[in-house]
Amino acid sequence: MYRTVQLSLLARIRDVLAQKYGLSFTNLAVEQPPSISLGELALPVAFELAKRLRKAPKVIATELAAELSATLPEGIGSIEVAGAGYLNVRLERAAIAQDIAGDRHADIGGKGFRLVEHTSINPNKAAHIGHLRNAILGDTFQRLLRSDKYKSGYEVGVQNYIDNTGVQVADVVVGLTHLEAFDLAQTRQLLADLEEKGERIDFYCWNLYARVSQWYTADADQVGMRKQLRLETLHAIEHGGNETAEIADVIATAVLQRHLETMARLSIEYDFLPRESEILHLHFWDAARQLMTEKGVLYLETEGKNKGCWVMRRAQVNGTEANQPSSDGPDEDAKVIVRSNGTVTYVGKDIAYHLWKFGLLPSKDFGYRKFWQYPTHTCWISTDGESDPDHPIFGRADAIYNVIDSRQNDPQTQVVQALRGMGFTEEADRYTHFSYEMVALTPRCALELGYAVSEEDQRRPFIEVSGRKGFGVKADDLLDRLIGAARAEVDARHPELPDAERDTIARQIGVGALRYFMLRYTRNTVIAFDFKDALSFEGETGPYVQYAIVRAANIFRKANTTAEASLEEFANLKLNGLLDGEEGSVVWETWLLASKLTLTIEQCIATSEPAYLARYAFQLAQQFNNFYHRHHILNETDPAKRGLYLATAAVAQREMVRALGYLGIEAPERM
RNA sequence: GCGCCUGUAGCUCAGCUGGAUAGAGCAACUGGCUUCGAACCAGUAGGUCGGGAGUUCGAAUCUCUCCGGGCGCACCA
Repeated sequence: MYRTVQLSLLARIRDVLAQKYGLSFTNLAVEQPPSISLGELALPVAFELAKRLRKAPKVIATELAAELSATLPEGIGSIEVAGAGYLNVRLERAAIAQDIAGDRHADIGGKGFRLVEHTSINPNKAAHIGHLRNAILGDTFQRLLRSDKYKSGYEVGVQNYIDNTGVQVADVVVGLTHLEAFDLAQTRQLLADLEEKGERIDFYCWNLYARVSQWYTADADQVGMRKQLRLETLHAIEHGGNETAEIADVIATAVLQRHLETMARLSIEYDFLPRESEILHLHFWDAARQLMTEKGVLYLETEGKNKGCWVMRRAQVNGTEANQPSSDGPDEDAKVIVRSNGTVTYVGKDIAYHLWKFGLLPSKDFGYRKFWQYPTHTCWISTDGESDPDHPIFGRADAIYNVIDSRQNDPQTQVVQALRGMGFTEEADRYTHFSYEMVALTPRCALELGYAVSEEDQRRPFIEVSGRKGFGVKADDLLDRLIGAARAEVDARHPELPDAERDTIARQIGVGALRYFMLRYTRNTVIAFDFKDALSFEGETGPYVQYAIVRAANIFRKANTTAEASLEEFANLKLNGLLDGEEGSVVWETWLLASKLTLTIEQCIATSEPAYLARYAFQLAQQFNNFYHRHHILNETDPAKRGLYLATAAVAQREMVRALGYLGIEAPERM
């Protein structure tokens, strides 16, 4: 509702500015005064105008206030001049409260298909906390975009790209075939044995991957041979149609299934899993290469260090004519796309894949088959075999978001530059590298886990996790610890509840703590992971918000009513100034904050920053807790006050539940 | 060497397109449970926003410069 008021106020201001001064602004600032006693909205527009009109801000503000006050937009009580020239706006609190109670709010959404790619873990080891940050960011953002009961939203597809033919998978295959001397049948047996023992293949691979990585360089005489073996294994996997490739497929698929299970514990689901094997076998690159050559961004280098390679010119950062061939000598800064041996680089394959995402390779598409069934929808996977005719369409995105960590800034930029160079400027503009910083471990955390930490590393603020060293915290282990800690707390507080219910509550709290922890930091902050912080259920955490919701629920239960009924009664309530003055302001501030969900979601989408919503949920819970302690609802004897307070709890609860919902966090019944 | 990110309270972080007195959480201290459940609330203390210069009516926010940290810069993926 706050956004609705903002928009109508801005429209009115624009009219006045155009009529009175003949001025038009594209961006007009609206803010909130430092104290609610000054009003609900503030416009610093008079400062902006002072220079252009050669008048003092206060004079302009006075003129504008007079003009605006003649016909005030609906819901606005008064506009006055304050400070050095602010226009402060006071709302008609009772009227706006009725709008909020009636759940009137601005809509969010638009046309076009938006493709969100996240998770994309190499299917050769267990997911760790860094992958969790990626998946939680991507999943939350996807929820903000998607259409639902609250907003029109956008049409959204969620992809999880699977690099099933890369070196990381090859490493694990080398481990199986050479360290363990397994063939395909024995690999299958391994999976069956692990299953029998209730052990996880991704955990097994976590250790094997670390072992192989050490093994390559363990013996100085053997390094060359072992590296050669690794390369041959990679090529066999890429090529396909041999036993090595089949072992890779068996392992990668089993690990992928484990990843989907892990993410499902966190309510993270996918629509489509495009795999690199299909990008190779269906020859996406050939079509991309033809297009790039036609558009003139790809050319054969004939001299210099890149002689014999097909290269792409790098655009100058601020150069106006980036793609003009220089007259003297080869462009040594050009990016190699096709090696002199004819194979394609990573960036080349990525360009092809992104051309497909935007529907720019009309002759190419994946085959699709069903892979995984969620309660409400199917997750599809790519295939080079027969395609299921019922498959949805993914490769026609109007806008894309790639949740990829900031270490891949350069290659991501190169893909965008390739699109731009080919003249696909609209696509390039709608390509968002949803970049985020890594999750590292504090030295203390590393020591606690039993890793050897060098003197030098102990002095650093954080240590990067490393799959090759097997150094990190596995996603499932962390989640198990969180749920275990929550379970102990629930057991102590609710011994009367049945086991299954306590399990559910503990899971909701554990997941809430984890998702909130990953979302509370803005994207380009490195998270230095520590169990002490992550396992906290107090202060700025998910459980804090959940607890506030439970409190509200307890009130309705004890009052023998519901939130919905309280809001219906509120519609006929005479407030008589109960929201005004010193006493009413705490209550009113709760309403005002509760009305800002749409505004917050808009900000999150515009800036690709889910952390704002996490912060909002916390602030609202904090505001509600403050209200809760000041006004004892059940003891309130004045019927008007009681009605107002019940409605306040209802509105706060409704918006907290919604905000948590977008964060992928459930609200328990009790906790 | 080049590029991107970053430096705000003892610690961990917010601070929206420059706007009124720089805010949270944790830690510390003081108070509040015969309770709408304290996974909470109220209060105290704690900051020359890395240093300097500039633009502006106004700068934590924009520009320049210096200092300190992080991450990238392969015919790897």
